Formats: sequence, C-alpha cells, structure tokens
Amino acid sequence: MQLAVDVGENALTERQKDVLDAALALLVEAGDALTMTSVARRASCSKESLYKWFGDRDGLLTATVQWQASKVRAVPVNPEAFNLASLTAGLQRFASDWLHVLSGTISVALNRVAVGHAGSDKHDLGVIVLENGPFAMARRLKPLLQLGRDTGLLHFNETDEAFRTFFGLVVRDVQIRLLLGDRLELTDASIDRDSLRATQQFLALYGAQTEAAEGGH
Amino acid sequence: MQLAVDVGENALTERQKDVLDAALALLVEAGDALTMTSVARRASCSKESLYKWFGDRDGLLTATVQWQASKVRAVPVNPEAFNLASLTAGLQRFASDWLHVLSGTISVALNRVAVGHAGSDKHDLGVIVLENGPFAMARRLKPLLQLGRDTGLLHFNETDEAFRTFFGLVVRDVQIRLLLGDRLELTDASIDRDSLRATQQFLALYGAQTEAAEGGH
DNA sequence: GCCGTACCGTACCGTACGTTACGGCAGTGG
DNA sequence: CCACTGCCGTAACGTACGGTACGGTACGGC
Repeated sequence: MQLAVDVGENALTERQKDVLDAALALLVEAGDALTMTSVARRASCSKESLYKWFGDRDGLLTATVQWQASKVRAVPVNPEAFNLASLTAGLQRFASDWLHVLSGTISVALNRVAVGHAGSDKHDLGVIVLENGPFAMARRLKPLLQLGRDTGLLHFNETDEAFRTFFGLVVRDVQIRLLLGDRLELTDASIDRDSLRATQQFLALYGAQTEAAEGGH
Repeated sequence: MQLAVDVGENALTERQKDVLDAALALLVEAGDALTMTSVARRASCSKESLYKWFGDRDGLLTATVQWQASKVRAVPVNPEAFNLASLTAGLQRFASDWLHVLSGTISVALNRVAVGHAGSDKHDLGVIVLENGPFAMARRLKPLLQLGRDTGLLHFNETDEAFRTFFGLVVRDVQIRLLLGDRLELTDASIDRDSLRATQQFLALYGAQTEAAEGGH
C-alpha cells in the first residue's frame, strides 16, 4: 500500500494521481473524445487497472474532475487592518484570480465536458464543476463582502445578489465565449485592467461612497 | 418541388423544416446522444433522406442550429421620441427578452451541444451559436447604446465595453449554471425584477445623471 | 401504360470504443 | 524456491451507431 492523499473517501495513491493527471491532459487535448485506451497508453497503465480503480469511464471522468478540484484550493482572506483599500485590493485580486482560472485550458476543458454531460442522464460532472466553480467562488467571496458591509464600506441587502453582480461584472461574456470556442486571448495586462474595472464598477454600485471612482473608463 | 424558404444558400423545403424541428426536439430531450436513427424515426423519414439532405451527422446538427437561429429574429428598436424613459424601457425589454431566450430549454440544449463540439475539431456549431448568441445580442444592442450616447444620456468611450458590462449585469451566473445543470427556475416575475435591476445598475454606471436610481436594492 | 423521381422502411456493413479476459513479470512474504 | 499480489500489455468480445444499399410505394410527366 502506497501513500494515499487524505481526501476522506477518495484515497488516491501516487500512481492513481499520475493517471488522473494524464487523463486531465488528454481531456484538454481531445475533450470528451477521450478514450479509455488513450488514457491507459498515455499513463502507461493497463486498462484493467483503470477499471479496477475507477469502475467505468464515468468514474474515471468524475475522479479526474474531483482531482483537479482538489488541486485548486482557496487562499483565505485575512481580515486584519480592514479598510477601503484592502477591500478594493481583495476584490481586485479575487477578480484577477478568477479570470486567470476561468481562461485556463484546463478550466475550459473541464467545463466543456461537464456541460456536455449535464445534457444526458449523468449530471454528476455538472454538479461537481458547479460546486467547485461558481459556488466555490461565492463561498470564498461572501465573507469579504459581509466584512465590507459590517464595516460600513458596502451597502446591500442580499449577499447573494451582491456576489452575483460582482460575478457578472468580472466574468461578463468571457466564459461563454471561451466555451463556444471563441479565440479570446486574455493577457495578464488585460486581466489586470478588467479586474480593476470590475472592482470599481462594483464599488460604484455597492460602495458607501458616492464619490467612488467612475466605472467603465 | 415544394416551397422553399428564402435563406439564400439554405433552401429548405417544408418537409426538411419538419425534420429539423424533430431534430430540435430530440436535441432538447437527449442532447448530443441524439442518433440519426432516432431523428429518422421521430420525423418519419428515412435515414437515406437525412444523408441526402444534410450530408452527414454534423451537417444535420449544423442545419438544425441554423434553422433555430433563423426562427429567432431580432425586433428592431425604433428611435422615435428618444429620451431617458424610452432608453430605460428599451434596455429593460432587451434584458427581459434575453433572459427568456437564455433560460429556454432549446437555448440550453443548443448551447450544450455547441460547447461540446467546440472541444473537438468541429468548431462550426460553436461559431454559429456564438454568432447568433452573444454577437447577435451585441449587434442588436449597440445601436441603442450609441443612440443613448449621441443624445447625451449615456457616457462611455468603447461601445463594446459598455455592451459587455450590460451583458454581465443581465446574465451574471445564470447561463453557466443552467448549462451545468443547476435547477434554476426563472419566473416571469423574477426576470422582470432582474431586468429592472440590471438596467438601473447599468444606468448608474454609464448614465449621465449621477442621481440615477441606486442599483442593487 | 410506362418511366423517372422522391421518398419511406429496413436490413446491412464497418468501425470505434467500452468492457472483460488472459498471459507475463516484478516484488514480497514465508 | 514457491505462492501470492498487483500491475502492464494486448488480445478478444459485444454493442451501438454512423453510413450505405435495396426493395417497395406514391406521384407527376409523356
């Protein structure tokens, strides 16, 4: 028995993690056209092992998505010396991180297969991606928003509404266009610019100061 | 020879339109698991005819997406007696229409298959949906935005930036959550509410009056 | 009446791929 | 040395489905 990662139920050996990384790479290259044979060949393992470890193709895909999700861990926000500057910086950093993840090839590939599978009977992948995508983003951001409200820097009634507005201002049409195959290059510079713009717009809508920076320029 | 619709290259007989409607229904039910045999059976036509008319499976899917796109025609905006009230009404009506289309089962199904196909070699469906989705929305909305700017009601430099902000405020996380299979019921009442909120937020960001309605409450 | 055209229904073919089975090999405990 | 286990590599099986072929029917033109 080798070392296993402590993901509760999902105890993965190092070998299995390597296999899942190979599956991830193939998912990026070939999308849902990924075959069990191709995974076995890429990972230099036998198909027998694939079926023993993951049950069937869906099990492999599910494990792959969960494995990727387990790699992206949230960086918590520290509420020390909280003021408008740190709130702004937090929002901006958050938007930047999110746009970077969103536009990455792995995120695009995983969202594509999850969206595809959500159409058939197997909703598992969709639920997992939903849980580790928008919902995880909400769970991470809401404490910051509530801290902003508690300190009087932000005004809103429903935290969820404020979050979803921020989501819209940050993501806009970027994700759907990427998923549909639009060539949309996001450079670090443009992501920085968009994060700043989204943050300023959000503060203009929900900030306590009406003299907040004009959004959109 | 039956009557043909005047779509330039794509001359479709009534029979073929019926077939495409059947394919559309199956696409909603089964998603990409749709088979040529199922389409033939549902439309009471022979597979031979399917291949004669549409070439192959991809051709059938492409024709189906285009057929749906041809059914959704834009309602132009009339720039008579243009003022803040009509601008607001136009934006709000636009947001409402868009949310209704977006949350419809057909739109969800088509976006799902297009996203799935964008991952493989066949980018056609993605391009078509992109063209008839976000891009068409932009083409329809931009004249209204520019009219607003010309009349001094709106302030922005890049029309595209203004459009994308409006897109984000309207769509938010709704589309990606629907595509991923989230049960998200949009009632007429909630759509009306969201359209109003998005419009007010947009005017708060880009409107000439700083005393515009506070967004988000 | 006869032919050509268009189409339906169905049977058929080829292949790709998920899944299973088997032979061989390395490492480990006794 | 020998059994056992875990795994690789590959071959084999079954099936679903894209694509094709063919017989049968209706209809319009001559």
